[in-house]
Amino acid sequence: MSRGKLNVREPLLRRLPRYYRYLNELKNMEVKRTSSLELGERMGITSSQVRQDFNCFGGLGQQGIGYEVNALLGRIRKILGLNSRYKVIIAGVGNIGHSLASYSEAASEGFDILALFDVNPRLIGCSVNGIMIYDIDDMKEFIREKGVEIGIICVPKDRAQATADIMIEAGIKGIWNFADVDLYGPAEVVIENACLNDSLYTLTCRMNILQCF
Amino acid sequence: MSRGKLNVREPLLRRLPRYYRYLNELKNMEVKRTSSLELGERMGITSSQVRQDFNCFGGLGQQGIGYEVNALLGRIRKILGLNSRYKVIIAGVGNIGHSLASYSEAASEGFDILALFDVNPRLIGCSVNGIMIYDIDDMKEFIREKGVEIGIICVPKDRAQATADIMIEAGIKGIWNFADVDLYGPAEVVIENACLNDSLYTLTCRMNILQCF
DNA sequence: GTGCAATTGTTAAAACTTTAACATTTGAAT
DNA sequence: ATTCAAATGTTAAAGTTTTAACAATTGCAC
Repeated sequence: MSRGKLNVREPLLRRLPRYYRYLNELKNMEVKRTSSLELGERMGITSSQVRQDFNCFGGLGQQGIGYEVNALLGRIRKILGLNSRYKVIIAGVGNIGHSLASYSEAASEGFDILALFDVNPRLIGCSVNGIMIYDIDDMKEFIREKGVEIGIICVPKDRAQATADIMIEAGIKGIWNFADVDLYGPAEVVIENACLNDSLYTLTCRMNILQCF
Repeated sequence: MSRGKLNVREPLLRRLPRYYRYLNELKNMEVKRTSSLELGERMGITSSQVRQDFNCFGGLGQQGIGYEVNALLGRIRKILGLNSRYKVIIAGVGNIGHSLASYSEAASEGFDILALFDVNPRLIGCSVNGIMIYDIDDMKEFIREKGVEIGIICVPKDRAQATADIMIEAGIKGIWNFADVDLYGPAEVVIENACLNDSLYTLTCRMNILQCF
């Protein structure tokens, strides 16, 4: 039964992974059932918001009772797309690329990092965490052949858009970008800019404002 | 002349680092002057929003002319708190902690990473990128003595809040958290949760929704 | 089995954010 | 000198998001 395009707006989209985390926490505490009030209090949001949010997906709870942790978790897991496995590659084996490749929990969460790519001839042929590093010139073909879905961009910012363009041409579905620029692509390719500097500057900005600008 | 607390709301706060980036780009292209229209087009927002945003800081442009790139950049730099230097430490020398310590651009941007801390006896005494790793039990005293302002949390999630609490007790001003949990503290301590998983799940969620849920 | 407390789904109001509109200012062309 | 085009600052409208309110539903106590 195929329904229309889900209307998940930006603020809700940012809350969804948090719901997922807090529900996992409850699950680990072996809590079977929760309420919009409890969940909201834990997360620092109103119960109204929790109910409103869950209603976007069409009533995940039961009136008078609350929400079943497991069922809700499963539902949100699915909405987040975490029921599928993803074929992933990383472009750029600098600090951050290396670090993401070493993050071995990734696979257990459904993200299979198939290969790393770099321009540096000294790196090509080596491996990180058991994952081979290939010449970035071979990336396009690799994506096509293996049907890679997610590309992680960890190249220097002046190479980032070009790298993204290659991924897009090769038919990638999503790009997770760690370079210090915004990347652009066609609407059917999802791009998430995870610019770490922006996050840090947000911190200093708030520190600065607190000291009564 | 001390003014009242600047009213920078969340959406603007998230745009500020982007303005900073795009203005730096213009500066590097040796563009001397820009307009809300040009800047907005580059950033994919309306000129109205650009003007509205800058007006929060009291008119950074000149009517009929536009905005001087250098002056505007300097002003935003200051608002972001990037005119100060910051004493920084990193707790947890795993993948991400290691990677952030190796990011040598940090120092040139005003962030001096003074020390790393970990529980692992094998790591204590080693150094990364010239920065020593100390026993995490010594962290509190270190923060107090050196007047550390920013703490970066890269410890496992089940240790994250405890680590934050120690930092807060020691008088830290801001916490940049990479652990997979939200951290909480008193209002006067700024906490920025840079949960990478959340960002990734946002990506998969959008990929999932595009495929007509 | 009735009433009560708990809790959702849903509707309405309030708050916030973005966009549009326009008066005002500036510099350049004639 | 006047006019015009290009811009900002600012006010108002539109749109979005959050919060509040409440009817409907459930389970439990009596």
